[in-house]
Amino acid sequence: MLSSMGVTIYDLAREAGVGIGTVSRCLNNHPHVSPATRARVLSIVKRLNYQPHAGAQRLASRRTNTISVIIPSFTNYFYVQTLQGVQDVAADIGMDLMLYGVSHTAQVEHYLRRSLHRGHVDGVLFFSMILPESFVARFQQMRLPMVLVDAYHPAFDSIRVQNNEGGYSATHHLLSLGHRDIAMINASLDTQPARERMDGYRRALEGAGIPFREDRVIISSAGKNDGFNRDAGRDSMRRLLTTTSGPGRPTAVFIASDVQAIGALEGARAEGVRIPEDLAVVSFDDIELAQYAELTTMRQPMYEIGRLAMEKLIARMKDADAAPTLSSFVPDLIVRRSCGAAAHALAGIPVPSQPAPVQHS
Amino acid sequence: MLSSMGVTIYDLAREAGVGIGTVSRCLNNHPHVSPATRARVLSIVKRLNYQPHAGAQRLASRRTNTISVIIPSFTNYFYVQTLQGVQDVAADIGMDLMLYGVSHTAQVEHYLRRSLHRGHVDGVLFFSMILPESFVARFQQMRLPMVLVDAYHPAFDSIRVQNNEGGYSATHHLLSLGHRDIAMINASLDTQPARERMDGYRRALEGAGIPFREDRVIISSAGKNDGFNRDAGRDSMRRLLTTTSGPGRPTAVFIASDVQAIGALEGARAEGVRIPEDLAVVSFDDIELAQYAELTTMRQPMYEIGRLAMEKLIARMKDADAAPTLSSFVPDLIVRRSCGAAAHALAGIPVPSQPAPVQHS
DNA sequence: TACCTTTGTGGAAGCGCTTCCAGAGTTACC
DNA sequence: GGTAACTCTGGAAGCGCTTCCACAAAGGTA
Repeated sequence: MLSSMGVTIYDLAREAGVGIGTVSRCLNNHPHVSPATRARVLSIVKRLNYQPHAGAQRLASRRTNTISVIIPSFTNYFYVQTLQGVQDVAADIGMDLMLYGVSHTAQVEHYLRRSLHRGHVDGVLFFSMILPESFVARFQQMRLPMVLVDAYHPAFDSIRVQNNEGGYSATHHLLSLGHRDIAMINASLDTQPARERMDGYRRALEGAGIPFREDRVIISSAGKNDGFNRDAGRDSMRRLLTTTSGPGRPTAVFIASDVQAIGALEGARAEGVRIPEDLAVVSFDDIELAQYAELTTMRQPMYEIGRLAMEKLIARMKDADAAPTLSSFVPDLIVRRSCGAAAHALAGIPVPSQPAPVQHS
Repeated sequence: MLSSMGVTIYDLAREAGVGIGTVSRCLNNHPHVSPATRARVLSIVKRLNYQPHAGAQRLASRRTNTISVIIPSFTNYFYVQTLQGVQDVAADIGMDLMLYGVSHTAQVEHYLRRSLHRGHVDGVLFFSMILPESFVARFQQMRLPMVLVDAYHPAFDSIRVQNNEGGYSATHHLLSLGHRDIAMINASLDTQPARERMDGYRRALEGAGIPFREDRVIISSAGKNDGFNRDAGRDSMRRLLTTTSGPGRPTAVFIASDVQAIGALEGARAEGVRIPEDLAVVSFDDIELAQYAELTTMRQPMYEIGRLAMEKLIARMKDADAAPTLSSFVPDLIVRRSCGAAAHALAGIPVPSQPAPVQHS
């Protein structure tokens, strides 16, 4: 019984008294094998506890049945949810996932290069980072399918979240609650989400005839994640509240992310400012904490994004020559306590309806 | 330049005017190649943009440089942190990770079987689930290294968290704050953590000369994760508070997990019971929310567990015949607001020191 | 000088599969 | 009876690497 260590199709063939071709056909469900032969071979497979050799299969069939996922350090809730969507689809179709978590930017190129090794993976999902231009040609040369998620390049299938629309909806929601002086707390404008969310904020204001004021945007890029963190949020809020007062103080804030908002709530509490009575807050992401902190926020359909990414990749693996597609998800407005809409509703003021999520390509 | 699609060592050899053996030696940094030859070959590697074929390497070298991670659905904060530790070590030594997230129990066997394919992976990390006995022999037969994390089997290296110690420390902390009537909110006793944490609770009580009372343990296994969820926590707390009152009501509770504690806080609020003034709370896990909710809790060093798991696996891959090891982590007590220790400290009552974390094998 | 060792090199022999081609046997139809 | 078509099977030829063995050249030692 210890024999199972290295059973090959040659052993199976000898044991069953057939050729290796026949064995292979049995194993791969090919037609043109008599039922009797197939049954005999399969019983021997079982008896000898045969395990195919993955490397040999890859070499001979030139398919790996594996895709690699290159993702920024995934302790972030966004990626965990997305990865779950990817994983579920992969499990359905029996694909393996190679996980590459990027902690240092230098690793990006390393993992991309590794994914390009022939016979390593059949496709790549690339998340939220800037694809180095030098790799564009390489992927095309190797004809290695790739889907960009939360990122964009015209040469590849891309999936994006409409941050701009999200920023617009968030701000519009505050406007429709009657606020006219709305500030924004943002992270580093070097990141695309920060820029786009601010553009939406600006567009909503201007659409309501309210001029965009640069001094109403507090930007902190301190700490990790380019300012998308709790401490930066707290500092920004304190800065906002210590530099304004009385009627010169905004009545609402749009905050670029939930983590910042969590910090901002602490900052507001420290300054004795009540949320939402004194200051209405809408943020972005709908991470797990947002529900607990009762944040009104823009929800990104993370799980669905993961599923779609995987589906796009599968489609691309089937047809390498189709034109690249661009899919967009529009974030949902999730109304909770922090925007004060509940209080409004009690006072008989109608709450604006949420825009329906749209997914177009 | 489109040539790079399928460059093999034969192409390199021809181009450089050397044999394939020499090329292979250059690529793998073997000795016995003259510096001149090596330089020439490597320059051609660069020029033709050669990429080794992973499948062929695996087949010929019988090493895959990959390990598989079989993990319960990882949206759980515990696994995310642990996986990060695993990932970081893997990146350091250039190993690839194959991620298998288990959503349905049927998938466990499938992923185990897949990992057993020859030439698929060099080792397996298996998390928090019961290893089917039928696989024990198979792994031994195939001599496939495996490390169990948050699980145990005498035949394999195992890494555990001392839930018993944790339950003891949590309860002991409450005792040292002067509480004599301490309840426990627990999840299904079918799970090992729930049993062990309760054993620690009991041991601490009895060590202090307080009899263990079964009616002081509220168990709810409703909902998902065997009762380790928010709703179960809320229900348990309400049950505790509605069945007791006045001096017959406990002054403190040890709750088996943070998620339950979050729900329990809501339940207490609904019953008008203040935490920690009316009821002190200590829970378990130190998930991200715990900090926000100011829970005093038992922290599991998740990242370190991940790192250690990977290191154990590497050691096992080097020496297959060493005796299986068992490593334990003792959870840390993290003191926050929910236990009332802060108030005690203000009142001049010394806060007990935290036990130092111990890691023994 | 004779002999051993070291260094550098070429290439055959695998690794264990898939796939293709050829051939044997069977059935079908004119 | 002859031809065509179809079913089933065996096994060679690759896939692209690593590793080993053989051998040549150069250096070292007595």
